[in-house]
Amino acid sequence: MSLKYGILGFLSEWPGASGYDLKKEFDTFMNPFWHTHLSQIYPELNHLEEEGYVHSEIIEQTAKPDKKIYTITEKGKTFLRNWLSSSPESPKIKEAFLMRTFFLDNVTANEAIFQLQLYKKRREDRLKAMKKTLKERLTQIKNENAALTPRILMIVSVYKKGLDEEKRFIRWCEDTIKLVQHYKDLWKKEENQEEILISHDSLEDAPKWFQEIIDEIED
Amino acid sequence: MSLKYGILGFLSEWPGASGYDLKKEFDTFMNPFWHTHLSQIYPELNHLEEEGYVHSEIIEQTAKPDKKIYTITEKGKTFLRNWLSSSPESPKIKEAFLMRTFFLDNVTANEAIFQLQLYKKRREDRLKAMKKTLKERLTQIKNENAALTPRILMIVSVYKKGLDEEKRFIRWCEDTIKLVQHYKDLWKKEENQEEILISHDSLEDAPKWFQEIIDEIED
DNA sequence: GGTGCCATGTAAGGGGTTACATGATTTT
DNA sequence: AAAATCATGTAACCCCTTACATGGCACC
Repeated sequence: MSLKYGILGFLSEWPGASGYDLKKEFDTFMNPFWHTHLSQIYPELNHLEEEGYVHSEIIEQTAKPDKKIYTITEKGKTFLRNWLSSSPESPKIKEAFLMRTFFLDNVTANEAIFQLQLYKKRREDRLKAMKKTLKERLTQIKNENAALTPRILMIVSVYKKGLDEEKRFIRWCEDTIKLVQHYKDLWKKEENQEEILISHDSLEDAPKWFQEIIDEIED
Repeated sequence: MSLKYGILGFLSEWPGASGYDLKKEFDTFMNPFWHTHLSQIYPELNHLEEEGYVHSEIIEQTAKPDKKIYTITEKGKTFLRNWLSSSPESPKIKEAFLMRTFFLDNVTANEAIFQLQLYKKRREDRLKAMKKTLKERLTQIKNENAALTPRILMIVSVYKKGLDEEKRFIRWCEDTIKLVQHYKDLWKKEENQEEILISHDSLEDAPKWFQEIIDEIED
């Protein structure tokens, strides 16, 4: 479970954040690579306090509900660093779009294309939001202190990966749409349909990337 | 929840698979984009049968435990197609490597580099396994029937994405290692250290991709 | 007058992981 | 002799999501 480390990570750079503040960070800044809910954050903060990794303080506010702000302790910092230095497990991937695509031969070619366009749209939305968040945050950081820090390096590096991934996903959708369009007739199960063989010569007019993968199995 | 659709998807192309068979498919063929456990598959199959989406048959075996094989029903096929045609939700990403990297400013530069090398190694292992699985599966498909089908298009497309993602991840690790190496001194908190400003001119010798992102915030 | 923001939580239920249980055969 | 494969499950636990609960203030 990584949520607790995410919370400790944020508190390591922002002492005095509330659960509500953290949720906003998860929804914006950390959105490209992690997500969670308030109903998970509040119990987790209580748990972290029980363990002595954070300590809290209640801030009374007028015209707003009171809030509980958290600060990371030395014990918490050590706990976070130990996690960051521990052996990482191999990623456990669950990519719903890819699983769907994997079985898109079960619907018509037109429906498959329509779905791929929807996947593309979702990713475009993500890319746009990511660009906006990064620009806002970097501008803010620069205005506060224009010196380069390890923190900034890590932020830019991770966002570089996130932005790149969305761009790649969009391009993959486009490529796959083209592929389905090109081989649309394969979805029609007609009797007197000519078969296309899986061979270098038969796939001359297929997209290049498709040819390359097929070529790999021919020795 | 997508597991049930994954199971139905496999059964749509492989009638007569057991829970144990399905697990092997999840561990190999579907590994690049989904994973699960036997203790989740067995109850799910029972549940799918209760709903009438699959039906089972017990096969008695000698020298091996008896097995229960499943076939998808018409109702199950419709259920799968409806899911494939439904509006996809925006992806809920949880990328542990990226979350770790995001907070790697909390450990030393050397430790950060060491971690990034581990992430890279994990991804190289995945890439290798993926290549092997794809080659084996395509060769097998080709030997059974060398005609191109929508199923093959979808398999190749999804694997193209998976392979690409691993390659990209490996390159991103390399790029980030170089970045940390280049700015190693920033991790040392010395008093008389010269500050590097976040500006186009100060980052002349930074990696190009890093410059490009920083340039975006300068108007 | 309704929606949204601020702020903290509980409760219920579903999803997912690890451990436990069994036991014969095959491979190392 | 030990480990892996085949094969199906249950149980306990943790993680995660959705819904419920409360209530004042600001904005449209």
